[in-house]
Amino acid sequence: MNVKYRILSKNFYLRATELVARELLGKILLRRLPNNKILSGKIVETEAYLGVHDRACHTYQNKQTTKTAAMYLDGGCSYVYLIYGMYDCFNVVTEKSGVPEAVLIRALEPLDGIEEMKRNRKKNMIKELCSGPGKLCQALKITRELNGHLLTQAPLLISDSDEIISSNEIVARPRIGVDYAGEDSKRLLRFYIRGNPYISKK
DNA sequence: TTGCCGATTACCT
DNA sequence: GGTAATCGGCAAC
Repeated sequence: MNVKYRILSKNFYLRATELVARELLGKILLRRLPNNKILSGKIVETEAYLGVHDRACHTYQNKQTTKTAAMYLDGGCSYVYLIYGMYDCFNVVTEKSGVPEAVLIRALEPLDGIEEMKRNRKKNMIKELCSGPGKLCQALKITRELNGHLLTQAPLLISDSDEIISSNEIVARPRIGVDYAGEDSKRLLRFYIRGNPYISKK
C-alpha cells in the first residue's frame, strides 16, 4: 500500500465480540510474505463466535484442546485452524485471555497484490480470490503457522481505514455452515457490507 | 484402532 | 441440485 498504515491497537480487540465483528468491516487485512511482497484486502464479511455458551463455537462448554488453545489468548491474536482437512480458516481472537471468543473473517475485497493472489488461488476472476474463509487464506498464504500470531505486527496485521461503515450499511444474518448448533445457528451473528460484491454468499 | 464429521471449496449433472 | 477431496480430534469399539 502506498498510504501509511494505522494498525489497530490491542484494545480494539479487548471488547465485546459482536461489536468487534461489526467494526472490523471496512478495516484492512495486510499480509507480508517472506519475499516482502504485500497482499491486502478490505474486510467485507465477518462472523462472531461467542465462546462457552455458543453451540456453534469450537470452545462451547469451555472445550480446551490443542486446536482451540489460541482462542484462550488475549484479544488481538489470530486463531487459524484446518477445516475439512483441506482449508485454513482465519479468526481474530477477542476479549481478554480466558474468554475464548473470536471473529471469523469470511471475505475480503482484494486490494494489493492481486496478481500474486491469482497465482495462489489458481483463479483469474477477482471475485474468486477472497470470497470465502478458505479462499482468502489461500490467497494471502495464511496457514496454521500463523496461529496465535499477534495482529498488531508483521507479517499479518489489521489496519484502520478512512472508510466509515455506518450501521445501516451492515447486514446481519445467520452464520453459514453451523446447522448443527440448533437454536444458536439462527442467531444473527454474520455481518457484511450491504451490496458489496465480494462477500461469500447471498 | 476404527469410524465419523466438520465455521469449505470445486466440479459435476 | 449433489458430492469428492483429505486431515485431525474424539467417541465408540
